[in-house]
Amino acid sequence: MSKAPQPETRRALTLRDVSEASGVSEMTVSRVLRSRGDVSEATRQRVLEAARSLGYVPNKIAGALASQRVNLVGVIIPSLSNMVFPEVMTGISEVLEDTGLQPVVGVSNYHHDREEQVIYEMLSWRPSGLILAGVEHSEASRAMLAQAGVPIVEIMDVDGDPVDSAVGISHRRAGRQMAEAIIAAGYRRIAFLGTHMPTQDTRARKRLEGFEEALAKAGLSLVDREYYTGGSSLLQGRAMTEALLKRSPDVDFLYYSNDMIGAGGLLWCLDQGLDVPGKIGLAGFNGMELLDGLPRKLATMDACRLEIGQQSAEIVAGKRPGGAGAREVIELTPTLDLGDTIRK
Amino acid sequence: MSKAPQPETRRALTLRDVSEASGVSEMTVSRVLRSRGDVSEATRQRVLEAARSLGYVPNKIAGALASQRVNLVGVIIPSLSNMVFPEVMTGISEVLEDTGLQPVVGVSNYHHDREEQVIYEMLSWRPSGLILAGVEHSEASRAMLAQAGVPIVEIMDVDGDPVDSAVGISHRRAGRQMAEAIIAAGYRRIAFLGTHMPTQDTRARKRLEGFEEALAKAGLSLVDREYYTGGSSLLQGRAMTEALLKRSPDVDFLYYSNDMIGAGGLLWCLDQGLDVPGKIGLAGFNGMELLDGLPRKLATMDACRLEIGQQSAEIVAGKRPGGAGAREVIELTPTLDLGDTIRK
DNA sequence: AAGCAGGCTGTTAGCGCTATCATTAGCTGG
DNA sequence: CCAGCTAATGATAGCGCTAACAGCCTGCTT
Repeated sequence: MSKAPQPETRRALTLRDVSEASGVSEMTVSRVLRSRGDVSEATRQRVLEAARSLGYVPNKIAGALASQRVNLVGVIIPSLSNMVFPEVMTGISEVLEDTGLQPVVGVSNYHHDREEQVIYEMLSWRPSGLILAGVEHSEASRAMLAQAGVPIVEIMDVDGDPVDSAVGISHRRAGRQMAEAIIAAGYRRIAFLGTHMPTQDTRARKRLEGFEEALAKAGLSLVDREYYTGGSSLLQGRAMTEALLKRSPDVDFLYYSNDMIGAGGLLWCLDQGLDVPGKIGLAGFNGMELLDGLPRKLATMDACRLEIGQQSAEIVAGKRPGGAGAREVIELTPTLDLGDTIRK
Repeated sequence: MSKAPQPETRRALTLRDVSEASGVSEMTVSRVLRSRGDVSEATRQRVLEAARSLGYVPNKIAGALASQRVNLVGVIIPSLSNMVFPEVMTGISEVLEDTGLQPVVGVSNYHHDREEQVIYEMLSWRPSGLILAGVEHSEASRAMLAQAGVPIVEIMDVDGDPVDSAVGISHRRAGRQMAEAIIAAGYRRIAFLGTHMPTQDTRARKRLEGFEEALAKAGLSLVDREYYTGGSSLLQGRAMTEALLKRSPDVDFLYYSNDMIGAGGLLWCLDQGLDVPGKIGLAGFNGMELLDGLPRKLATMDACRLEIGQQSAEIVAGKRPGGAGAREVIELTPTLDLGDTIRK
C-alpha cells in the first residue's frame, strides 16, 4: 500500500499521496497534520507515519487560500546593518514565538519608494499583520495600509499620525531631553554631528529638531554642524569629529546622531588627549550595548528597542488588553545615561 | 476596531472587482497586472486606472497556487545580531534585486531543532530556492532539503558534505592559516578565547581545529583556553582576556573566535599598558569593518561575506554559467590581515 | 426498542487566481 | 472572396488545500 520512495519521482507530494499511503481520506490527513478536530489515535499514528516516511511537507499556499488565514507577520525595516533593528526583531520573535505567527522581514533601505514596493509585495501575501518602522510613508503606502484590513503597527517613532497602531518613543522629546541635560551640565558651545537628514533617517532629524528647540529655549543655538552620508562607523565618527574640531576648536560639546559615530568621535578625542568630559563633552543616541567596553562610556539615550519589538508584536497578535483590532498608540520613555562623557 | 478612514469597504477586493469596474474579463485584468500576453493599450489603461482607484492589491497566494510559481527565496541564518549575516543579506538582496525574486529571512538561533522547524515552514511556502548557513543540519532537515526539488545553497562553510550547492570558505583552512602566520611571527605561547563550542557555532569550532592542527605541526599546542556563552561584545572580550591572563600571565598570543571579543581583549591589553604586538599579539576573525577606528587594528581574516551572499543568490537565481539547477560548490579564499596586533 | 449524543470519517464546494484553449474580429494575399 | 493568419479577448478547468456539513457507528439513556 505504501509506495517505495522512488528516487526518480520528482512529482511534488500532495495530501492525496499521504492519504493513499495511509488509507484514509485527504480530509483526515489534513486534520491530523493540523491537529484539528477529532481523529482516533490509531489513525493519527498511521497518518503521521505515512507523512514522515514520504517526506511530505504541506503546501501552505493552498492551505492559506482555502482557509483565508496566513500565519505571517510582515516586518519592514530600513536596514539590517543598523544594529537597532536586529534588537527590535528579537523582541518581535520572542513574542510571536508562541502565537503560531511567523515574522517575515523586508528591507526598505531608507527609501520611501522601495518601502512602498515592499509593502505592496507583503500585502499581496495577505499577512496577519504588518509592523513597520517610522510613521512617514508615501501617500500610496498609507492608502494601502489603511485598506489592508489587518493590524498595522508603526514602530520606533510616535511623533506623527499613525495609520493604525504605533509603539515608539518621541524622538523630538528625546532630543530636547538630551539638550537639557547638556545645558544643565554647563556646556554652552554645542555642535551636532550626524546623518545627512533630508534624504535619510527622519527620526534623527526629529531628535535634532527637539534638540535645537531646547537650545533655543535656553538662548543657545548650535555652534557648528557636520553631516555625512553612508553607513555609520567608528572611522566615520573619527573623521567627522576631526573635521569639525579643526573648523571650530572652541566647541565644548559634541552631539552625535548615533552611538557608533559618537564612539568614533570619543576615541578620536581620547587619542588627542582632550579632557573628556571636562573640556569637552559628547553624547550619542541608542544605548548600544555592543559598545560597552570602550575606554569610556558614551553618554546616550536608550531607544527601548526590545520593548518596542515586544509590544508591537503583542498588538499584532491581539494579545493586548483591548483584544485583537484595538487601535493603540504607545509612547515609551527612553532613559538617559550620562555615561562618562558628560560632566556631573 | 480600527476603522479605515474610508467608508466601510471591508470586503477584500478580488480580480473580479477590478474586472467589473473596468468592463473586461478577469483574465484580461490578470494579463494587464502581470504584463503578460497581448492587451490593447486602451484596455490596459482602463484596467490600470480601475485597479489603482480601487486600491487593488493582487492575492499572490491564489496566484502562486494557480501558476505553481513563487518568487520567494528563503534565507535561513543563525542570528541577526551577529553582524556577519546582515552583510551576507546585502549581497543576496543586491543580486536578487533584478531577478523578480524576493528574499525571506528566517532565524534559527544556532539551534538545529529550530532550524529544522524554519526549513519546514519555509518549504511549506514552496519557495524558488533556499539559502542557509552552514553545512551541518539535522537528519530530517537534510532529507527535506534533498526532497525539496529547488536549488539549495549552503553558505559560509565548505568543510562538509553539502546537500546541493555551497558557497563559503574553509574554516579549517582559515584557522590553519592564521596559526601559521602567528607562528611565523615568532609567538609560541598561544591561547584561545571563544564561543563555547559543543552547542554553539560549528564554524568557530572548525577554525579552532584547523588552528590546533597547524600548531601541532609546529610542535606546539594551546597553552590555555577560555570559553564563553551568550552574545559577543567588547565587554565579554575584556572579561575573558583578563581572566585568562590572570591565570596564564606568560601567554604571548591571544587567538579569538571573533573580532568583537578580540577587540574587547585588545582594549583591555591597551588599558593595562601591555606591549601589543611586541610582548603579546592578538587576532580575531571576520574582518568587521565596523571596528575599524579602534586605537589599533586587530589582526583578522575576512570571511568574504558579501561575495558569499552574491554568489549564493546567483546560484538560486540560475544566473551561473551552468544555468539553473547546476550543482556547484564554490570555495572562496579569505584574506589575512595582520593589522597592528601581530608583529611583522 | 427507539432515540440520541458524541466520536470519527468522508463528501462537497469553493478560496482567487492562472494555463490553456477557444473564439472573434480584422487583415493579408492569391 | 475565402483560406490562413495574427491580435485581442473570453470561457473553462483546475492548483492543493480546508470549511462546512453529512454520514455512520458505538454506547447509553429512557
